[in-house]
Order: sequence, then C-alpha cells, then structure tokens
Amino acid sequence: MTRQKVKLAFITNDSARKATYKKRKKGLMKKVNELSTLCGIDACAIIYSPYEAQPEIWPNNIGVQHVIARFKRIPEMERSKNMLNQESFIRKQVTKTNEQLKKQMKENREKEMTEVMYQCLTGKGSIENLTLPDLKDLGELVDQTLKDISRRIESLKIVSPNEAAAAAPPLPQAVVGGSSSSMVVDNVSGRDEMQRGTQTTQWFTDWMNNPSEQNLGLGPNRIWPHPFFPDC
Amino acid sequence: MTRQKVKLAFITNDSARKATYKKRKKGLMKKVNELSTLCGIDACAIIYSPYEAQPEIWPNNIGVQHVIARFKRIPEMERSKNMLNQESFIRKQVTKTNEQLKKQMKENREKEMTEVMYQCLTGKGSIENLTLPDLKDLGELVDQTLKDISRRIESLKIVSPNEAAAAAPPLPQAVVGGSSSSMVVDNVSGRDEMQRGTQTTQWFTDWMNNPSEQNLGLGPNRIWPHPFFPDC
DNA sequence: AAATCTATTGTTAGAAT
DNA sequence: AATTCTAACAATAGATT
Repeated sequence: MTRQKVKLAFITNDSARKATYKKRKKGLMKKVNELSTLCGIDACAIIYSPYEAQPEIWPNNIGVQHVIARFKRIPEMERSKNMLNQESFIRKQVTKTNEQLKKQMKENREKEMTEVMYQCLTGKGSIENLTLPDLKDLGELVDQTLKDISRRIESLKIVSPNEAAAAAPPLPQAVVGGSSSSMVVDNVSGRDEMQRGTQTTQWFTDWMNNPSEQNLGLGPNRIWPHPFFPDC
Repeated sequence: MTRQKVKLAFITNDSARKATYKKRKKGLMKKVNELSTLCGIDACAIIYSPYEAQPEIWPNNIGVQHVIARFKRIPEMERSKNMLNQESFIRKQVTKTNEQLKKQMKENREKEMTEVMYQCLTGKGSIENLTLPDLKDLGELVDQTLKDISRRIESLKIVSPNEAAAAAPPLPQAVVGGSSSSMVVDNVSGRDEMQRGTQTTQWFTDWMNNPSEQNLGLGPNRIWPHPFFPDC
C-alpha cells in the first residue's frame, strides 16, 4: 500500500531479526490491546517464535481459549464462505492499487513534460531528440498552459490594475486537463501526415512541419516574445 | 508506556468507533503480516466485531487452524507456567514505568525550581510563599549552580583570556546532582530546628533564619552582587 | 545481549468530500 | 457510509552504550 523503506522480506541477519521481532511483537501486542479496548471487541493473537518455548499470546490464556472456542464453533462451510470474501477483498485491493499506479504514472508524465517545457523556455534543453509521443504530450501541456495564461490575462483586463493582483484567480503551474484539453497533434501515425491543431497552437503544428532551434528561440541568442507564448 | 492523545477507552460514539475499528483493524493485520514475514514466524490473529458475521482473521482459515492446533497441543500446565511468565513480565513493566515516572517527576521538579531561581534573580518573583520543601530544593539547586559557576571561574583563571572561551568546559544550565550535591537544609522537621549547611550556602541557611526580601536583593531596587551569587 | 536514543517512516483521528 | 486528505502522533531501524 505505502512505500516500504525496509523491504518486507525475511531478515537474514540473526541479531537484527531478533531485535526487530522483540520491538514489533511489543508494538503488535499494544495494537491488539488498543483495538480491543477502543472498540470493545473480542480478539486474540498467538505468536510463535524461536525465542520462547511458549507462544506469546494476547490477551491471556483464558481469553485466547475463549476466542478459539468461538472460532471452532463456526461450521467449516461458513468459514470457507468467509475465505471467499477475503479473496474478493484482495482482488478489490489489487484493482485499487492498479488505479493508483495509473494515476501516479499520469502525474509523473505531467511533471516530466513540465520540466521539458521549462527547459525549453530557458534555453537549457531542446526538443530535438524527443519522440513523437513526447512531443504530442508536450504540445497538449503547452496548449493548456497557454489557455491558462490567456484566461489569466483576460481576468486581469476586467478589473482595475490595483485590484488585479488580488482578484485574478491563481494560474495553475502546469495542468494537463485530460479530456478538456484540445488535442494539438492528434492521431499521429507518421511524421508526414500530421493534422493542424486549434488556433492557439497553430505555431506548434507549424513548428512540427519545419522544426529548427532557430525559430523556437532556443540557444544562446534566444528571442522574445518566445514562440511558445506569442501573446506575451 | 507513552503518552496517549486519545484516551485508551471504549469509544462511545458509534460511527467514530466503527471508523476507528476499520482503520485499526487494517493496520493491525498489516503489522501481523509484517512481523510474520520479517521474522519468519508462525502467528495468527482472530478479531470478532459487530460489523461482520465471521471473525476477521490472519493469515487465513488454514493458517489459523494450524496455529490453534499447535496451541492446543501444549498441556494446560505448561501454559499456566507461561502465564506466570507473563505476569512477571507485566510486573517488570510496572516497575520500569514507575521508575520512569519518578525520574520524570524529579526532572520536572528541577525545571520548576530553576524557573523559580531565575524569577528571583530577575526580580520577577519572590520566595515569600514557598513551602519549606520547595525552599529546601531551591537551596540545593542554588548550591549546585554556585559550585558550577565556581568551577567555571577556576577554569577561566588557569588558561589565558584568549583561550578561555574555547577551553572552559560548558556550564550546565541547572543540575541537581542527587547524592553528590551537599545538603543545604537537611532533615527538616520544623522551622525551628534547621541545620547549618556547607560553607558555600551559609548565606542561605542564614537567610532561612531571618527571611526578608530586603536582604535577598529582590524587588525593584535589587542589589548586585546578588546574595545568591556572592562570588560574582 | 539488552536498553536507550533519535532520525525517519508509518499510523491514524478528525475533517472534508 | 465510504474515501480521501493531512497534521499530529506513534513505531521502529539503525546506531550507540
């Protein structure tokens, strides 16, 4: 579920393992106790270790016997049913985790592209060796950024200069709005058959047809206004 | 063992209790799993709740059955023996916790007295309404502080002025050395039968016999050197 | 080995959705 | 009711004694 600094695997170092055992057993017992107390429920824990002849138990012999007796009383069939529940629970967890992964990958992609965009803007990098999918995503990002900036400019025009700073809605640093963003370069199947984008990104499509550092304002002699932001 | 922000007691609010149950049950299961994996041991947990017909278990039906069978195999007698062990363990815990409590109380006491001392020194407080035990501890503290200062002064005398700052051992802010500190006012059973202290604290014993703000340098017109630190 | 310390990581109560 | 978020809090890995 969460990032694991110490890998969740058998500790091969004997003394480290014992130390961890003692610490974690103590913590676990505390947790069982708290859960039972806070929620007023019946529970037990049994732990076998090579360090003690007897199992370490919670809450005590009587308590464990009581819970075991209750457990034994359930017909085997009922318990199998429960196991199915557990399986479906796990399946649900897997689905959820995969969704999180997807979301995270998308987020990473956006950050990556934002980095590329800023590097281009500051002349520290070029898009020369980007792949087509990268260029496509970069285009979307630039398009969205451009729109955000236009929106910001409009909002600045409406109010008086003094009120502007306070009234203008903050401009998101970089957002790729999945379906709401217009597609700059779409359905690309090869370098020679690109479609034209929306008006705001015409320059980008143009550049795609005739890529050169010169007309992108990159490098040491970069120009202003930058072609990425012709309105500024 | 440690400070408990949420009191360890049954949660009466139904929905809060259920929320806590779900969160903590999840956390507990995770912990059991980690302990078992990290240390390669056999363990099980069984939790009954009003929210599920079946108990929630770790690791699964088979695993629990296995651990229970192993548990049942131990003669009752052996387990009682183990319970004794647990009892003695708990007794040990209680002893340890009490020791910590004592230590903490001592520490608090020292801080309290240090505060009083500084308030007196800056004229912001008076010792007029302190109890006899308070005055006794305050005396000890002042005595110790005095000694520390003398030690510091001596160390400054030995080295050249330039080296002094670097070479002199740092002066602890306020330390009451339990048995090593001389008793200023000891075995006090009443105001009229006080003993005389060591030489460094003669002034304190003197003051105890004739307490007055005047000769303590307290109040708006306070004197220097302060009687608490006649050597400075 | 066991206890203690502390920097880091993990857990969770309460609020927001 | 269930999820998600996050500040506050607790657990603990690794070092030290």
